[in-house]
Amino acid sequence: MKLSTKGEYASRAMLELALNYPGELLHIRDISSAQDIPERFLEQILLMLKRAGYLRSKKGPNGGYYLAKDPTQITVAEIIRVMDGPLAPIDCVSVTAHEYCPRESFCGLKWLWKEVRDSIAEILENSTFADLAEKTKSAKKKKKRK
Amino acid sequence: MKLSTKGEYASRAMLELALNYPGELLHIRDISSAQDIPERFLEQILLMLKRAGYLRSKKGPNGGYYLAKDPTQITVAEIIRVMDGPLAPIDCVSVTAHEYCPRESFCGLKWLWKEVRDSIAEILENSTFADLAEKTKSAKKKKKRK
DNA sequence: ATTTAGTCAATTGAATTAATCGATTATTAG
DNA sequence: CTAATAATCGATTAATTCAATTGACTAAAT
Repeated sequence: MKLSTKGEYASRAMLELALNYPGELLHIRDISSAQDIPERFLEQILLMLKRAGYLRSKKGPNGGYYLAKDPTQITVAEIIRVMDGPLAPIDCVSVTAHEYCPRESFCGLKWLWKEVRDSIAEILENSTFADLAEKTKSAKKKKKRK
Repeated sequence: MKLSTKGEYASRAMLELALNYPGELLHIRDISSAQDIPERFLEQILLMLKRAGYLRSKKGPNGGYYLAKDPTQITVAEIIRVMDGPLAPIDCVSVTAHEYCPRESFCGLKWLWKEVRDSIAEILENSTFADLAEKTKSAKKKKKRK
């Protein structure tokens, strides 16, 4: 039940951009060092997110990336789907990309995986990057006070 | 957030054995054909489950596999952990195999993945193979009546 | 003794995932 | 106009996982 590295990096990168929102553009290098993500790998990830409509970018000096919409309007579920495909642990219970299975009508496991899928989706569809950014900020404050 | 093939096959094999419980031993070949799992691959999986204490076996003619304990005492969570390791989508929120992460104290994503882990664990730890076997049996009846 | 069926370790090829590389394009500052 | 900057793109490599195969071995029943 692992999240792919790509999915993890993408969500960390989006969080970094949300922390910076609204504000100046961030370079790939900045995000890479802030979140400790291999730079050339991050490059591909940001490009995917841009193509999917979640980021915009500007080339050249003072260039960089920024969120295409308000972080209150972007959920973690969307980002994970862009990077890793459906949230469902197995395809026969995917809502967005259901695949037929011959034992579907009597499989005793299907309900279980459906339940798992639904509970994952419930959580990730109700978590926006604005929520996460706020939590991060207050956690950082707490840490500083120590 | 995918389940590995191994984890899926293992849970299907355990269900097949639970459907047959209590009763005669099942051959690898029987489980393989009933659940449509490559035989030599299944062999490895059953061996892992045996070593982890969930199955017993008997060699020779009339040999085969059977559950080491009552299916009411075996949860899906345990089986998935044997095959795939921790349920957590990322290691920093794993309960059974926590790994330290330097950004742990302020990471805005940690809570989210923890919530996901907990909800997956909640479901899988409360699903026994006896539950699944019963559901399967009633679904098969329904199908037959059609 | 022979057949049956699980046990074990090692290897292979295919597929997927993760990461790297080199070259190109757009933009800005000097 | 040109040099520097930083995103873009396609291709390649490296690592890991998945699925299957192999061959030899052990235990039990007829």
